[in-house]
Amino acid sequence: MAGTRLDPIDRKILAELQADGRMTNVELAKRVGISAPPCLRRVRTLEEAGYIKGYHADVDARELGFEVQVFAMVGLQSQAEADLSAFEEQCRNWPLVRECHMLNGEVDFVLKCVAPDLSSFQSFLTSELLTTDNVGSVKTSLVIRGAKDEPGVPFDVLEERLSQSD
Amino acid sequence: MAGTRLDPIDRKILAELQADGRMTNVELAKRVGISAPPCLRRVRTLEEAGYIKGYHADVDARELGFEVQVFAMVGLQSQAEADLSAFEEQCRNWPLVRECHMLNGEVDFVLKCVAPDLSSFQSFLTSELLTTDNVGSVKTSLVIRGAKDEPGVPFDVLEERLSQSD
DNA sequence: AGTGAAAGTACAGCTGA
DNA sequence: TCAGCTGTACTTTCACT
Repeated sequence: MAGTRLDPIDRKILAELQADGRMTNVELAKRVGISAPPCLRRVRTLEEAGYIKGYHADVDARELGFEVQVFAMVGLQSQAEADLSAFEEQCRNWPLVRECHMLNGEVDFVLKCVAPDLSSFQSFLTSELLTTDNVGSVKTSLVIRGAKDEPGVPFDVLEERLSQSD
Repeated sequence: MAGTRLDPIDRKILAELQADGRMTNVELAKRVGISAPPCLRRVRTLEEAGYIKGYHADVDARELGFEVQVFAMVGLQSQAEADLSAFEEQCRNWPLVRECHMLNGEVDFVLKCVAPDLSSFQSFLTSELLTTDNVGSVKTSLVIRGAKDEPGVPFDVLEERLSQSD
């Protein structure tokens, strides 16, 4: 099972840094119950092993003038691998598209988009997304309000599972 | 317009910290072109003003044993405000639900969920989500693969808009 | 600029295969 | 015995006034 290579201290480090990524190393060390140098070594190891992919400030999109958030469900005409990849590459080049996930089921992709206002999203939709080769159907849904937006994974669920598999 | 109270240096700070939230203050100061002390003051101000809501390590869910990511589209039977709020509160209490957004259109909510494997998601779906009061329809879509997953907002779009509104 | 704290390094001791 | 991890001591760099 994945995650087995990590001991409880490593998992605690990840949980703490997920909750506060700018915590100092000494504070982190205190919380996980070891001294600072080995704690720092563990963090570096976790970074190099890819368990930590990066650190990001969580900025307030609305305050910065991105008032609109939209989910777009996209269906393609051809689902050949080359066409799927081409669409994914296109998404990476659209700054308003923040996330793009390929799905099973009726729809091929879900896109999470941000935009300064409705009209700028509409112009993205009509003159970019809908005019892209191979794009069949697009259904968009405005986010009325956000109810929950937690980053990463629930470490308490992970600990629960690991303690059961003893 | 929102974002106007920030000068170009503030926006640069936000962009840099969004890209690397664990950067030291001196490195940040160097990149935005001012000396360290005023840079730190700006960061504190941005934090207190809510432009920066937090800092998070971006952990690899798969490596940690969360192999499955699912989008769930949820329709409620009653859309009265009290019922909407009750469902949102329920979502906050489900650790597998990482995001919950209220949408316009046919569907009331989109949920982004993670789970260790398909069977644990199924048991969440059937014994938690589907048995919740007032939940009408639920359509789930497995994420086959992720194509893009960028945090936050596109600062280049913001700069473009601001330079046009001169 | 200056002080106090944290990051990072070197080395020695402990622990378990 | 040896590998791996830990903690102490020390230097450099950073945070903060």
